[in-house]
Amino acid sequence: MNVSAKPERTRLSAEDWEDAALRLIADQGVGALAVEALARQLGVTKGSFYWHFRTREALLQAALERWEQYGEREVISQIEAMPDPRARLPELFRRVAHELAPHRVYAALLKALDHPQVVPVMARVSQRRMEFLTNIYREAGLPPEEALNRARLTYAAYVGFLQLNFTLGLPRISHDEFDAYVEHMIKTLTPG
Amino acid sequence: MNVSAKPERTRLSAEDWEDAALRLIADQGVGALAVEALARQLGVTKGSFYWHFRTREALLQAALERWEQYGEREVISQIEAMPDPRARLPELFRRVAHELAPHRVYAALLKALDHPQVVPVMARVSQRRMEFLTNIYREAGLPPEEALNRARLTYAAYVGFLQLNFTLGLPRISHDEFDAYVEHMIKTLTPG
DNA sequence: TATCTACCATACGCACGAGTATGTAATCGC
DNA sequence: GCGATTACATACTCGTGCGTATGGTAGATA
Repeated sequence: MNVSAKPERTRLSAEDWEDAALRLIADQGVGALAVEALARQLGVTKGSFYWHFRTREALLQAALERWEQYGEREVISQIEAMPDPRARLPELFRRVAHELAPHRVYAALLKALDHPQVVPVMARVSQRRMEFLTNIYREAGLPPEEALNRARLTYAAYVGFLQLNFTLGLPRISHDEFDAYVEHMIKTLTPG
Repeated sequence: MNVSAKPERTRLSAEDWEDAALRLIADQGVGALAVEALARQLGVTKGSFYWHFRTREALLQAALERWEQYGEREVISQIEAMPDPRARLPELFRRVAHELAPHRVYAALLKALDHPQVVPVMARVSQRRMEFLTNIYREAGLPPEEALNRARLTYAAYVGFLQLNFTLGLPRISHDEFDAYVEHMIKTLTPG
């Protein structure tokens, strides 16, 4: 990912456009993704865009696939590297709870599931994450059937939390209250 | 709500437009709500629409408020009428799990949270439901703080489930598997 | 240094959906 | 049964955002 801001005045690549698109999506949602708006934000005009992409749809597709590939590899590998399986779940919970930034794109895509292009991407990403969760629960000692259901429940709670908090700003919750909520989640959803 | 289909050829009221709008939202999402499309579906033209409503925005607003008021009063009152507080939660879970139709509008609005008009409505509805859930948990014996957190968790799981299943079609789950999942939810989230 | 190509600007066309202007048929109060 | 109001049709305007056509410029290449 290109971390640089706007004041850079070199020439742009397709990846620059995709990154900018993802930033705009995270900030204002998929509906705000318009080529002229993006071009203004990058300090160029449409002429540039249509050299790199055939259509707006193509940009969205490329940006989504880039996001999907870039993924969350670090988190998964770091969690799986932990020696004690029982310790993985609390660590995972606390981690996603306190690193909300990486989830902003996912949250933005969640509230844009009426756009047909995002549905398959979200389906794949969510599926992979749920399989990862299922494995963790099995390694923590749950029988296969129960591990699967618990993973479904946990991931649904994650998705719902993003919607209720990020988007609806609900409930109005303080920092301490939030920590208490996370601990409650761990106590309720973690076996043993 | 007017249950009648299209072949009726009487004159329309504002409520008819609102009901049709809600049906269209449930079927194709908020983004598909266009006045000419709605008019076609009702067998009339735009001229009719702009007699009943000043703008498209006004129709959406009216439809949302209508949905909010119409609400889920029956479910809440029926549950609260149950004598044994401990029996309410399992009953509530099984009920919402097997009556998915009334949740279609809610699910459609969930994937349209990038439309500014739906956010406050969804915030109010979700807030009220969570307060209802919190009460149930308290009456089931949980201390206030824990009841609140458990309600947050449960409602987040509900919201996430709608997104993952209705919209993403994920996970591909059979009828029996689904029943098992519901029972797992009850066992995990119900105190005692 | 000539030119070639990648990158971008400018100026259009075009479709689509919201909203307006105005005429007309049906229905109600009396 | 007659004017007034309600409900709708028809035919426009207009803004917005996508895509296209075409010409320009800076850096690489030879």
